[in-house]
Amino acid sequence: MKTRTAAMEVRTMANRYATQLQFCRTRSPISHSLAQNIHAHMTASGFRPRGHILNRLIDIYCKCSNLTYGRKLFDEIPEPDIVARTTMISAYSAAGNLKLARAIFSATPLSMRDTVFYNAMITCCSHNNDGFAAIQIFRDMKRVGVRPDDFTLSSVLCALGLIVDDEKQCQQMHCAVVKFGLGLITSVLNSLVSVYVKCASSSLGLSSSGSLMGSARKVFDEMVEKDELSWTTIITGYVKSNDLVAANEFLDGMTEKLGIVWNAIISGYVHHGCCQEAVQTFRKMLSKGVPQDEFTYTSFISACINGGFFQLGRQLHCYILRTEVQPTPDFSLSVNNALVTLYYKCGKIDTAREIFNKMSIRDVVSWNAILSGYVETKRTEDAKSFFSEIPERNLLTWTIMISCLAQNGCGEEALKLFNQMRSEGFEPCDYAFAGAIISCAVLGALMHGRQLHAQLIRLGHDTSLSAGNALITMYARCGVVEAAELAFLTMPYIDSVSWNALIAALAQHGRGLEALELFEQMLKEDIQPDRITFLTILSACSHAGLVREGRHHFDSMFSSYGVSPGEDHYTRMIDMLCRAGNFSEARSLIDSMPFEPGAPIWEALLAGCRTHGNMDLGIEAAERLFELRPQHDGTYILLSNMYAHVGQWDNVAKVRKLMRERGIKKEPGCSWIEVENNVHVFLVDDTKHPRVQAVYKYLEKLGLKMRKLGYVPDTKFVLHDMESEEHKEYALSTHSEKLAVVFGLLNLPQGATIRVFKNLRICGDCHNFFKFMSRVVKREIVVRDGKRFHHFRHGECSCGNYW
DNA sequence: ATAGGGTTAG
Repeated sequence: MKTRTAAMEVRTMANRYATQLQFCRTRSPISHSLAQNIHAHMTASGFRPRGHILNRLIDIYCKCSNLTYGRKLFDEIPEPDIVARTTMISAYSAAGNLKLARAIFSATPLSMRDTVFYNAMITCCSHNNDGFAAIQIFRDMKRVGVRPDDFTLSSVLCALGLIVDDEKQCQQMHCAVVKFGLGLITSVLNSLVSVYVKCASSSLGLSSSGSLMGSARKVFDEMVEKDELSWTTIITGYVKSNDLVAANEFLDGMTEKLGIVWNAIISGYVHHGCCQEAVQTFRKMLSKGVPQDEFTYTSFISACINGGFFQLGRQLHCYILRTEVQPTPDFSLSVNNALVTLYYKCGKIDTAREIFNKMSIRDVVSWNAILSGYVETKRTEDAKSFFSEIPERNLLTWTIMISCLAQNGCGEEALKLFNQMRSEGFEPCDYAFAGAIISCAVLGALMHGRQLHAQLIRLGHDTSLSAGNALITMYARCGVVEAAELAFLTMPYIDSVSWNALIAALAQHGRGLEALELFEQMLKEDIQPDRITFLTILSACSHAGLVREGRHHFDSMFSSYGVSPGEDHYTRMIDMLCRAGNFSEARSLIDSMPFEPGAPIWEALLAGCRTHGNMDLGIEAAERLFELRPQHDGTYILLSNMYAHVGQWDNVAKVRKLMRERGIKKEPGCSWIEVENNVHVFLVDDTKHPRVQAVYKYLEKLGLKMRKLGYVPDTKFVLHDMESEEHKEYALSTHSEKLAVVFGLLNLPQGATIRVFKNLRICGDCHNFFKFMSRVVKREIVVRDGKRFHHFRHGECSCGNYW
C-alpha cells in the first residue's frame, strides 16, 4: 500500500516537471535559467530525472548555454535511448562539432537507429558543410533498410545544395522524390526548389543560370500547396542570381500578404547596393498593407545607412516609436541595434549611445556597434574604456578593438590584445590578423610580421584582401619594399586599397617616379583613384621633388576624377612647393583655398621656410601656429631651427625661453631596432639599455674611421635636442638613431641590412653620419623616420638629400 | 529528438 503511494507520487512529480519543462522551448538565456531552477528543485526534493525528462534537460543545457554540462548528464545515463542520442547529435551539429556528433553516431548500435536519428546525422553533416558525408549517410540508411521520410529528403536535398553543380543532379533528385512518394509534400518540394536555386546562383554568369531558375519556377508553379517558404525560396533565388526584374514581377503576381517575401527582396536590394529601390519597395509594402516586422525595419535602416538617407532613417525611428507601443524583446533588440548603427554612421555617436543606454536588453551586436562608433569617430580613449566594460566579447569585438589600436599607432597595445584574444580561445579571422600585421608596421617589427604572415598561410587566410593589404603596408613600413611588391603581386584579388598601399610604399622609399608609373598602371586597369590615392601621389611628388607632376595631379584630381582636394591634399602641395623653394606659388595656393588654412598648412609652410631660411614668411607661419595650437612643441622646434640655420643665436635663445615659460616639452626622440625578435629601444644619451656601453665604445671607434674619410660633425643640429646643449658635439654622437644603428651592427649577423626606426625626423648630422658609415661598414642601413625612409648605401642616401 | 527563407556589429 505504502510503496504504491510513493510510486504514484514520483509519477505526479514527473508529470509536473515535464509540464514545467515545456516552458523552456526557446533557445534563450531565460529558458536556461528556468530549466536550471527546475533542475535544482528536482535535486532538492530527491527526484532523480530519468527518461524523457532527463533528455529534455540535456537538450536545454546543450542548446541554451552549456554543452559540456549537457554531455556530462548524457554520459551519466547507463544506456541512453535513441532520443537522447539524437539530442546530443543535434546539439553538436549546432555547435559545429561534426567529430563528436559522428562519435555518438558510430557508437549507436545498428538495431537502435531509426529514421529521426539518421535525419539528425544527415543534417549535422550539411550544417558543417560536408555535403558528401550527408549523402553517404543517406545511402547507408537505405542499405540497412531504414525508411526515409519527408524530413530525410529535405535534409538530403539541403546537403545536395552544398555540392550541386549541374542541372542533371537536380533532375535526379527530382526523380528520387517522386519515387519515394513524396512528390506532393510541400516541405520536400521547397527543398527541391532550393537545390535548383542554389545551382542557379552558383552558375552565376553562365547561360544555365537562367534556365535553372526556370526549372525552379516550374516546380514552384506546379506545387499544389505553397507556403511562405515556397515564395521566399523563389524570390531569394531571383535576388541571388541578380535578376531583380524577375523578382519584382514575381512579387507583383503574389496575392498573399507575406511580409517575409517582401523582406527578402528589400534586403536583396540592399545587398546589391540598390538602396533607392529598397526604399521604394518598403513604401509599396506599406501602401499594400503588408505587415512589417523587425526584419523589414532593420533592412530598411540598412538601406538608409548605405544610401546615405539619414533623414529618412530618423523618420522611420519616429514612426516605429509611434506605432510599436508594446514591442517584443526580439523586436526591440534588433531594431535598436540597427538604429544605433544608423546614428553612429551619420556621426551622431552620442545619440546612438543614448539609445544604447535606454535598451532593456543588449547583446554583443549592441556593444560592438557602439564600440565601432567610438572607433570611427576616432574617440580612441572612449573605445578603450567601453571595450573594458563589454560583458561578453566575440571575435568581432576583439577585432574591432585591435584594428582601432593599430590604426591609431598603439601597436604594442594592439599586439597585446591580439595575444590575449588567442589565449581566451578565439581563433583570429583575417581582419584580426590585418590589425596585428598593421601593428607590426607601426612598430617596425619585421620578424613578428613575418611570423604572422606564416600563420596566415597556415590558417588559410592568405587569400584575404584585408590581410594582403596589411602585408603590403607592413613590409613597406618595415623597410622591405621588395616583399611589399611580392605581397601585392601574389594577391588573388586586389582593390584600390592594395594599389594605394603599394604606391605609398614606393613613395615612402623615395622611388617617386616608380610610384607615378604604378599610378598610371592603376588607371589603365580602370581602378578609380580615391582621396588616399592622391594623397599618396602628392607625397611621392613632394619627396622626390617632382613639382611639375605634382601640380598636374593636383589639378586633375577633381577635374578628371571628381575627388575634391581636402586640407590634407593642400598640405602636401604646400610642402612640395616650399621644399622646392617656390614660396610665392605656395602663398597664392593658400590664398586660393576654399577654406581657412589650419595648423597643418602653416606647419608645412614653416618647415619649408626653415629649409630655405625664408625668415619673414616663416615667422608669419609660426605666429599663426602659436595662435592655433600654442602648446604644440613642433612649432617651437622648427622656429628655433630656422633661426639657428641663419645663425641668429639670440633668437634661438628667445624661443627656448618662451618654451620654458609656457611649459612646453619637446617630444623626446627615440629609436628602435628589432634583433632576434626583440625590439630594443634607445633614447638620446641612453643609459638605460643594458648593452649600451659596448655601443658607445664601438661608436667612438667608428667615428675615428669616418673622420678620416672626411666626416665632420655638424653642431647646429644639436638644436634638435635642446636638453643636451652643453655638450654639443658629444650630444650629437649620442642621438638615439646612432645608438640603434650601432647596436644593430654589433648584434645582427654579418652583412645583414640594418633597419632602424625613429619617432621624429632624422637629424641632418645623423643623416650625413650614416652615409659615411655605410661606406665604412660596407652594408646597407635603412632608417625610417616620422615621415619617410632613408636607404644608405655606398655613401649615398636614397632620398638624394631632399627630405 | 530531425528540415527549409528574411536582420543588426568590421
